[in-house]
Amino acid sequence: MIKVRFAPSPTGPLHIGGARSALFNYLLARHEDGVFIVRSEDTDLERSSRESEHNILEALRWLDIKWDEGIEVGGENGPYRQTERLDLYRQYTKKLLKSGHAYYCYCSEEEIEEERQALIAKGETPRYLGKCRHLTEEQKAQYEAEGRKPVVRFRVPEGQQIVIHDLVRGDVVFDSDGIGDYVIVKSDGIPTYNYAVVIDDTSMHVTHVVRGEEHLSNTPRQVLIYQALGLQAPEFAHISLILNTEGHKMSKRDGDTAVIDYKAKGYLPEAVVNFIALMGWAPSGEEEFFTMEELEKIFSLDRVSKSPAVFDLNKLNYINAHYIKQSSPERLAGLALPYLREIGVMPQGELSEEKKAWLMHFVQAIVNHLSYMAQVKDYVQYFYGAVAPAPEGEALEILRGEQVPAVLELFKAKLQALEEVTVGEIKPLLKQITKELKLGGKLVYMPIRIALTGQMHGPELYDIIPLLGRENVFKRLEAAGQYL
RNA sequence: GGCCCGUUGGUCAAGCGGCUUAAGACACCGCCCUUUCACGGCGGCUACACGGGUUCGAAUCCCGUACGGGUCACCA
Repeated sequence: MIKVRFAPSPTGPLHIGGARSALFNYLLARHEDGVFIVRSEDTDLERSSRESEHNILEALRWLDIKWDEGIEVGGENGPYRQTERLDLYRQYTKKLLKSGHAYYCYCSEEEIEEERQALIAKGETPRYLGKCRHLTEEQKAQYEAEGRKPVVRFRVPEGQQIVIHDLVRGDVVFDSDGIGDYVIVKSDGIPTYNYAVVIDDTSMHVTHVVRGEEHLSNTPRQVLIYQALGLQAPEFAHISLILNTEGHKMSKRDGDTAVIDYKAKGYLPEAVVNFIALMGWAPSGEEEFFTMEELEKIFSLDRVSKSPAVFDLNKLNYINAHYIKQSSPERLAGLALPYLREIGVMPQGELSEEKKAWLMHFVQAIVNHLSYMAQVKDYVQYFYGAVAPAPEGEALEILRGEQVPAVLELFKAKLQALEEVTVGEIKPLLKQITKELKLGGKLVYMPIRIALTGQMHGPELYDIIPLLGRENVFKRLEAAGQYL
């Protein structure tokens, strides 16, 4: 049975790239009927926080990525936070030290930096050359007396080829001579990533490590530790990076990179999942809309792409718009509500039946215009309030047409006579005007539209009128009088 | 700089030696639908980075070059 994991470092929100790693792991586990673990790699004490961890977990839940084992849900291989597994790492460190695969290093930052610069100057790979490999007990005692706190370094074997059988890239070969002895335990006793990840994956019985390509160069370091410990390394699959429009790895400077940013703008979780699934993975057929259940059925690593993908907001918008159109009016109303409250169009607390009805009609009137839900804020001006934006340019010209006063008069009179202002009543009413005045549709509809909204484009007039309500329509018509 | 990975249209991508005068989608452009815009429908534009091989035959295999990216931390 396969076992995979997503192991974020809780130093910030869940980013798109991380979400994709989580998704691919989740899908692989579901597809293979395996187990998906989520654990927290919080060994960076400075930058890690419980708040970030919580936010990441919330983002995963929002996306409907569920884990079988791990943080908050428990399991037999816990705890699932690295800072709570320090004893375990210590045991392995003892073994490594004893077998000579690791050693204490007392070098100062300055000494290491000096070595680094010297190697760069010679055109070689900067790395630690093993100065402290053969310290005598006396030398160690000397350093200790100076108050130096040692780190533990892994002794990298010389002249060894390390072959990674990567499930998406094929065999990737590294030479151990390009890797210096690296730190596995920091001077404060906390293990580094490259070390802790090995101990965790092995003790949690992880069979497949699916992660971002930025980890590919780290993999030989990890494989070396598996070897030193006499352990079987898991299978690896390094998925390509997600790039920004400039072709660089997406970073905070590129605007919205966190999953939560998209939630805040009113993107639907199933759209985000569908979109990120299509970045770096392709289905075999031509269908491109997939529910999570469908993805679970068809996902496989052999259709994962080797080359990086550029994040395309247009495509996300397109996919999101698709899911918005598929959503029930009730759901859309619920999604729109927070944005309307934000701008004071809807009250806090329970809504009256009248408001609920208005809301439902509102979202249905604009559903085809939305790429993401926050855009409802741009549309309220059409349907709400006594004041319309002032007409400009061509719109103003049209409003000054000679037939306009008569059209607006008749419209007003007919609206006045109406018992109830509904879509069903407005449609024939408008048609009636063109007949009675013997005017082409455009000469009737356009001036009314501009008088009511100030603009030449927008949602259907027969939605605008009932949503505005008779009173607001009259007020807007009156205000429009000044432009005639 | 060393090491590693990658390179099909503006973007995501199919293709895994002949079925390819290279799918599909987004974007863009045009037409239709619509008494506006949008939605929807139809059509169009645009690509195998370059140079050598291998082969009867290469987008597909090999080598080199160029370009892009990743990594070389007591960050993950």
